[in-house]
Amino acid sequence: MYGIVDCNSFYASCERAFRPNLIGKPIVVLSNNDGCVIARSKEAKPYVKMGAVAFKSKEDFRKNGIHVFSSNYALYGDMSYRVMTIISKYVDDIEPYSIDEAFFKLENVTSQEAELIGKQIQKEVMQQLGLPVSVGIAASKALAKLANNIVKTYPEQTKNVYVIGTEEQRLKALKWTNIDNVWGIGRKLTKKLQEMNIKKAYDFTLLSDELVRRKFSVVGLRLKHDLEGKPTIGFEEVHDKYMIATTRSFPNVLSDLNEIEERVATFANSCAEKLRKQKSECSGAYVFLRSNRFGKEYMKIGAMVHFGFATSSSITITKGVLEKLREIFKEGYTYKKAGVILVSISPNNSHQIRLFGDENPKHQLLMQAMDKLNNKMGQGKLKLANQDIKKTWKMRQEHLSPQYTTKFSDIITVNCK
DNA sequence: TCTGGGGTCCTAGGACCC
DNA sequence: TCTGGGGTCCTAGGACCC
Repeated sequence: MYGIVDCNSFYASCERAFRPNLIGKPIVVLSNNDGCVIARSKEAKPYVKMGAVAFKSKEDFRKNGIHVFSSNYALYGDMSYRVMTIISKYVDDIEPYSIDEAFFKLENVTSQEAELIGKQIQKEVMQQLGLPVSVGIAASKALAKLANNIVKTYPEQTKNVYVIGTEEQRLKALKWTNIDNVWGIGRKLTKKLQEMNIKKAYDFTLLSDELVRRKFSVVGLRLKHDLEGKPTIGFEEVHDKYMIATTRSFPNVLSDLNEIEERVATFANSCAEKLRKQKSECSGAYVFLRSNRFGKEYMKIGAMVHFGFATSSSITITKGVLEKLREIFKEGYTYKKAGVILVSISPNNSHQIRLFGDENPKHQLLMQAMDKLNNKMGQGKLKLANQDIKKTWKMRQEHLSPQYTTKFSDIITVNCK
């Protein structure tokens, strides 16, 4: 059987885990730069929409006594790791799917046994980490997601765990689920399906394979089979990333090439660090600039860089990306966002040697030394000179909580009287 | 003043090979 | 007048997920 564990209002729950005085209170967590709402506790949902723009919602927050947090990825990442570790103890295989979700596999179990395992996971995550989770279990991943939706809708009745164990339960669940709530059916497909008078997940499974294949490609067909209880959407091995990106909006717009170069150099360097961390190399990168998405004249420019060989050197990557940036840069515009995306990624242990012009082998040693120092002394201690060493760019983070679990100076103090 | 970031998979079409 | 068949690789764009 396949299952999925999904943390409820994950970011908000992480904040609350260390602030028990906020139990039962409405909480929202904001995106980078305190831009918009990206997580809401159950109590906040009636008052704040997902994606609400923070600066326009200040009054709503105040009126409804909502506690606001800037996003604290150090905390969420560490809590996520702890959740995954607990799940791994109970299951035969685990596939972390996102920061707050993981699929798992159970071999040779009855639905009763599966339900019991689900309950144990739920209980231990709550006990150890103070995070509420919902568990859905069924014969396929798409059905497990469906079971998970049922839990989220009826947390009391299901006691946070639901198993679709019988054919009867499967049909009931499919008839209950609106088509737009099916995993893999987004806005566009919902519209297309509704025009075909498909309203429930069940209706979708009644279509013929040929029709689904023709109109929705193999992706749709796989989904259909999964919903029929024939597991078709595979269990993914954990693999290296095929794409690594660092992209940011600027707190204010920039128009000066020098300033933008500094930002882009920093993004390229950050990408290269992530690349080395997963022991990979890349042979290309994409660099882009965008004006304000909400402005009058929205414009974006971008281009691909080819390094000519696979590399993980911050120096090579940054240099290539900056050269391309200067090529495509257009004077006279104001830019709001920039980014670097590494592509053509391959493992560094299968490095293809070039007949002509491979990278200077000294780079590798230099990068190793740089990573080692930064790991020990703190991120960004050692930088490339094209990154600004005086000015430290700061995101707007007016409501940031401490790094309770990853920073010695932020560990909470408990007073025992 | 202020509007997020990071991923995956698939398809179509062009350029090229023999 | 007529113009084959079987491939690969790459890119751009679209859809989806969290």
